[in-house]
Amino acid sequence: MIRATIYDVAREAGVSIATVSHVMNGKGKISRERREEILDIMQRLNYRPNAIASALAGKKTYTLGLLVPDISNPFFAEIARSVEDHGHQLGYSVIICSTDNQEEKVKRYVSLLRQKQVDGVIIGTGVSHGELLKPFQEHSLAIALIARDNPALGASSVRVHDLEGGRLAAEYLLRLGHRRLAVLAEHERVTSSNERVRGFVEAAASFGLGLSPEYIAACDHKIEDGFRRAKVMLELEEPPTALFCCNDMLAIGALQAIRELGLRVPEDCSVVSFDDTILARVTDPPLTVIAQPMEQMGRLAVDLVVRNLASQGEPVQRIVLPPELIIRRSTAPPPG
Amino acid sequence: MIRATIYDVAREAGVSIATVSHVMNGKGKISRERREEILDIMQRLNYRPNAIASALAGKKTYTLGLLVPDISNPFFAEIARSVEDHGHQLGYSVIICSTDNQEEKVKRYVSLLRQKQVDGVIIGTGVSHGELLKPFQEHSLAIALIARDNPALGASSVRVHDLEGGRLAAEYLLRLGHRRLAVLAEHERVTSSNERVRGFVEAAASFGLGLSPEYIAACDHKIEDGFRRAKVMLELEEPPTALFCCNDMLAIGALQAIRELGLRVPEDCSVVSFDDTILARVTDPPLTVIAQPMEQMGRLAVDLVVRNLASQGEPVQRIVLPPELIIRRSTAPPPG
DNA sequence: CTGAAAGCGCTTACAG
DNA sequence: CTGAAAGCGCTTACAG
Repeated sequence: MIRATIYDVAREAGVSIATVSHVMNGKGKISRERREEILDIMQRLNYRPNAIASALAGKKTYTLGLLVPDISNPFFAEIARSVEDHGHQLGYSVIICSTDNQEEKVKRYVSLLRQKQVDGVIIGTGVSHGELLKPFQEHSLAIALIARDNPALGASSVRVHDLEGGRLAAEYLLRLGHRRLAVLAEHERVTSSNERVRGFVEAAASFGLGLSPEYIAACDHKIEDGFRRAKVMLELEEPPTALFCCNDMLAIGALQAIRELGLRVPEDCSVVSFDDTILARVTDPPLTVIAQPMEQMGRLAVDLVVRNLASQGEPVQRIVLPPELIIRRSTAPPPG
Repeated sequence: MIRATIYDVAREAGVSIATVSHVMNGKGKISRERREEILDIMQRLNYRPNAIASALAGKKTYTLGLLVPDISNPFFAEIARSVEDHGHQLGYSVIICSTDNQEEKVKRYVSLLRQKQVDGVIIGTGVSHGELLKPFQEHSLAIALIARDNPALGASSVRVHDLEGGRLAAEYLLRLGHRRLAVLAEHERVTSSNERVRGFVEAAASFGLGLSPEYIAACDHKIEDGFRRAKVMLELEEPPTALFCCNDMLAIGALQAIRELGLRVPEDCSVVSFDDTILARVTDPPLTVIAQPMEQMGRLAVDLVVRNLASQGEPVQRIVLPPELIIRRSTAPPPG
């Protein structure tokens, strides 16, 4: 069975395709009866306009690209769900692009998205140098960064206030009475992680507490790495009584390390995580965490590209959302 | 900056656009020098063929739809990653469609994918009646079911051997010495869950063990629901010494219930889960699980649609993969 | 080996 | 209020 086209509808209605197009797009003035008749016929023929043709003829593709490091990472999976939902609501579909933060893959996807003529791109993947995004900006494609920012890119962005998040974590732990703090950070080229650490260290400092370097470890984004680095710290002469972890994966590694050493969470060592993906709610104990508003971030990122796309002159907006401390059961006053 | 088109390349090379098209597609015989010259020019102009135009002119869109209940569910996020990777390798991009298993959303997405002229669709969402897929089949769109099957649909599929998985779980628990078994199932319209339960019950039966109905609970796909139902069972006169849970979410709920009652896993009660998403590895203790080969399933599903799409006459294939028992630390012999 | 031309299914000035 | 026509950027017989 071959699909009905605009020609079929026009023929059936005894009008020109221009008229059919007009009723579809609500353009021009069409007499009420004609419109309804045409609508009827479209229904009857089960007509659906070919989006490819209409894109080529000057309309948009109503497709967005979503670049993330890895869609199977719960953080980005949750972001993706929000982007998808909100995009869909506005009429856009989204193409997923997992880059593993590899420049090569980013390049391929960027080129692909350009060929597919997507209307906009939401970028959650690490982009070291702006070069990679050039192709988008050259063709004035709407872009928005999510969960990261880079003023040099001159792009709109939405992220959580990482510095503030780090600060919240430190202040909470200090308030509980902890004085021997440590942090599991991500790789030092991840700016969001750097900010979190900085916020944490600053808050400690303003409390008169310094963190010597061996209490700050740069980890890969892996449970095992969090495990290893946490273990090393806990075996120091003066082990920390609380660990601040820059994401849920690392926190899980930390949890496992603490347990492996025969210690209890939170009695012997507290853990504060960052993100609040589903992972933070399934561990034992569930993790006290600095939460990112993932749903909201996804929604706002979509708004940013779509608005940017509607009016080219839209000023660059850099939205920073407040993080939230969610106290669960991985934190308590220090032992003794 | 406006993008270069095939006309620009042709003009620059002093040839017709047909020739340029031919070198792009490796069609016809073009003299070696001409080809190279044209390739050079394309490079120089940073030319990228417009995929929209080429799709309209008779080629494919090289886009696949992926219908799942929820991309933020780790199981489907992992499937999606595999589908994306393998699709991308074959030149396809994938549009995510989270349906929440709601007929209304399925309909909308089906219509959308049709309009966007995707080449094929991979379906991991529950589809009660085949009606919803009609639009695809009528237009002989390639489809493949993933993690579910429905012979009535006449579509290719790839899934794990659920029955066998249930059996594996039961046999393992029986071998450990358990005799009081219980299961947390999904909603009874989920056929894969039904199969798992059936395999489990059959294996128990062939061991001379019957499971009375109060030891089988149908749950929603939620941690809280697993928690509630598990708790009820554990408070029965004769509480089970082992729980078989039809997915990782339910198993996590079970873990929490057991703990809440002051019991230990696995000393007082064993738990066997199903799926083996990342969740199974972050709980304490990590879950013994019947694993689905998600990576492989995603890859095969892509192969199925792409092959189906290459040659219309391709016979329907229903691939059933073996499940694997992965023993971690949530299981042990029964107490006493 | 290469090109002229028709066509894919729409949209959009423009004319009436 | 409605239609003829050009055009979007490609591909593909077909002719030479």
